[in-house]
Amino acid sequence: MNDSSGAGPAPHPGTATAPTSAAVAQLAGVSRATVSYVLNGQAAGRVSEATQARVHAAAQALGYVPHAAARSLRSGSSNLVLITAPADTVPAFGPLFAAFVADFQTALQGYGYTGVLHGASIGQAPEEAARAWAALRPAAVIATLGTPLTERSVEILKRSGTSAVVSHGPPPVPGSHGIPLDQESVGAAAAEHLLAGGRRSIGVVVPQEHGLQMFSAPRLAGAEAAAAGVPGARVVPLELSCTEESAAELVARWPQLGLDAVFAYNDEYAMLLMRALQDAGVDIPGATAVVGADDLLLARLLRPRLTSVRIELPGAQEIAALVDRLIREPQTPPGVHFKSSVHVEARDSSRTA
Amino acid sequence: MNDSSGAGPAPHPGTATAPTSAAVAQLAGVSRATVSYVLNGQAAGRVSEATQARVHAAAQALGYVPHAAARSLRSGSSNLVLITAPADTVPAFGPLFAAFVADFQTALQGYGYTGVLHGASIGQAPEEAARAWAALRPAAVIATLGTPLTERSVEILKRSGTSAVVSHGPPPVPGSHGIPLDQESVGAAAAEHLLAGGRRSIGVVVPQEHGLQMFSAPRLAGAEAAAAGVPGARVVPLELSCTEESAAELVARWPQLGLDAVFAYNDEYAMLLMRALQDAGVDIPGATAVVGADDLLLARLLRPRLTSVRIELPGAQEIAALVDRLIREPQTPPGVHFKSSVHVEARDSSRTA
DNA sequence: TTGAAAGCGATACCAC
DNA sequence: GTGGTATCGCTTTCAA
Repeated sequence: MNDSSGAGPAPHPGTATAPTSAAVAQLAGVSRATVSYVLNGQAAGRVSEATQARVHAAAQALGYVPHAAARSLRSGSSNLVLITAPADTVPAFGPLFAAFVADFQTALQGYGYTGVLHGASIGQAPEEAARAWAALRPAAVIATLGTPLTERSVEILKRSGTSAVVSHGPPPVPGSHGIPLDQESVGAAAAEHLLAGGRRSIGVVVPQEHGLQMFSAPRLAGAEAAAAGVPGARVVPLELSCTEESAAELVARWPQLGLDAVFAYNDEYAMLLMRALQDAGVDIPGATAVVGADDLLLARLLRPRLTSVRIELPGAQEIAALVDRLIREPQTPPGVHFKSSVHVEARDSSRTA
Repeated sequence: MNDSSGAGPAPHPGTATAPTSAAVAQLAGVSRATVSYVLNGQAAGRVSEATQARVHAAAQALGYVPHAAARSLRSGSSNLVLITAPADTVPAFGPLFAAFVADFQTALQGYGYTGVLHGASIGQAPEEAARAWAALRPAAVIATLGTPLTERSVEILKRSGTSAVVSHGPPPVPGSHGIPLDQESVGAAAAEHLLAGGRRSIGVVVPQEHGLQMFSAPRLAGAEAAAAGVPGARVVPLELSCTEESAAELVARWPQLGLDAVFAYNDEYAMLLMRALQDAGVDIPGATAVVGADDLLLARLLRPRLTSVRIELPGAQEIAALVDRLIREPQTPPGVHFKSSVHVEARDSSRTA
């Protein structure tokens, strides 16, 4: 039972006996308090240099790793930052999101936080997911990609001590902070570009992939709003799945749709649609102009080169800085932070005749 | 100080006072022990139905969420499963990896674990990263995408109680379990396919992107091994970055390379290279056959359609089942699990004349 | 300069 | 059927 009564370290490396600060203290011949001071840099002027060296040596020898749970239990706050995303939509997002997560985690680490990505499982109620997050007592939760987030979710998190809840994308739920992704502007920019080129019948691709509605709907709305200001302009929603069959089906109806332009949601859908259109003999951009979004390398590799709407997102560094501020000053009133701006990278696929 | 002395819940929702099991007990008029039994389903035959109902009601009213850190401190084991990946390479991986993570997290949840993705920051020493993971006392660590993992890292994790360390991709470090991704086979399959088509001078793209060497090296080695068995066959490594400039530079040297085939690492590099080759007037597959890998939708959208090597990976479900077994039976001797198989999806880009 | 000891929140043994 | 209570590993105040 008393496995900590023996002074020796585990004889067989690999034995699952996590060394505690008590073990370090014993090996160094000091008290646990001293170990804590030394290992947390609070030893200045309290513990002698010689003792500090002994403690460090003992910790090293034992391979001591502090127990994050115990630490945060005692200190009352964790350094965990949860980045949440609806599990089913993560794969549908491209390298942009992956890069964001990677950069964000790195930036958070610079502030002393541990950022982890926690996918909300399919079919899980928002509140259920919120409880799972709250159980970890994170310092902050960043809900990306339209993570289902209700007012009740935010309350659960806040009540369990999460100081910052930031939603990245959809309009912020009351009580949470928001970082807009400005989907309307993307649709609007695409439509405006096409309208400026003289196009009047604009199809807007609405991906049928689960979880993308949260992004496609505002993009469509933005395009519709832009078209509303131009006499004779119309916008037609086009349902499309990410398969060749779906694209072929859509293109089969192309003549009767009477479109002279299409905003294809993003570069990947644009590629899919362009291929189907070209296979059907539709001239791009002559008969139909095509615009994508995200401005991936892909866009420049297509022929004709793909016009693409690029979103200038707030960088991971800036969001990390915001999160740090929100954690240290929890009184900061919830609101919307940053502005994102959009640029249209005009290329051949939407060239005016 | 005594914030738990009052029986009433926090008057202002949003006040950061996490309700504890003591608060639930007080509201329900029972002891903390009873609360624990009821909320963990250990109440069968111990606590009356009426009491259970009162406890549940109280927990509901307070929005009580158990403190995972306290629980795992007491129980000695957490239900956390860490999925690690080198932060700088995550964006370079496509939807396949994102889908794996999403599925894996969902599968883990089915076993009662909380799976989170934890990117190892750039420039962090393997042991430093291992200590950060160990601090969380995870039940298991899945090191994906060639996460730097040393024997010492594994020891750190094992000593701090992690029962399973699984490396997903590179050959397993002693003490850890391995799930092969079989990169050699991918390169070998591509080369064999090209050799069977009569090609003899095979270029193999080696991406210069940081972190991809761990995958490109064995793919190259596999191709070289396959070529070694065929008289007159040769393999030429081709360094390439994921930019148009780099591709143009490579293609400028194409004539003097004298290649009649190229294995382009994956579909995305293949697209980049094919575009550059076509722009330079190189006939595909006439002059040069091209083979990609991953068999993305992309491959079918290119013209000529891209031949692609598809890897049948062990599914997220199966790996989750393995992890669960390893956690419950930590004595399972480390070894290599599953086999991956490769298929060549032959299309126009490598058609024999 | 160092150590003893009180708790953070949850669990489970053992007594009532 | 229920309730005290010791305990997990760590931090930090206070005393020596």
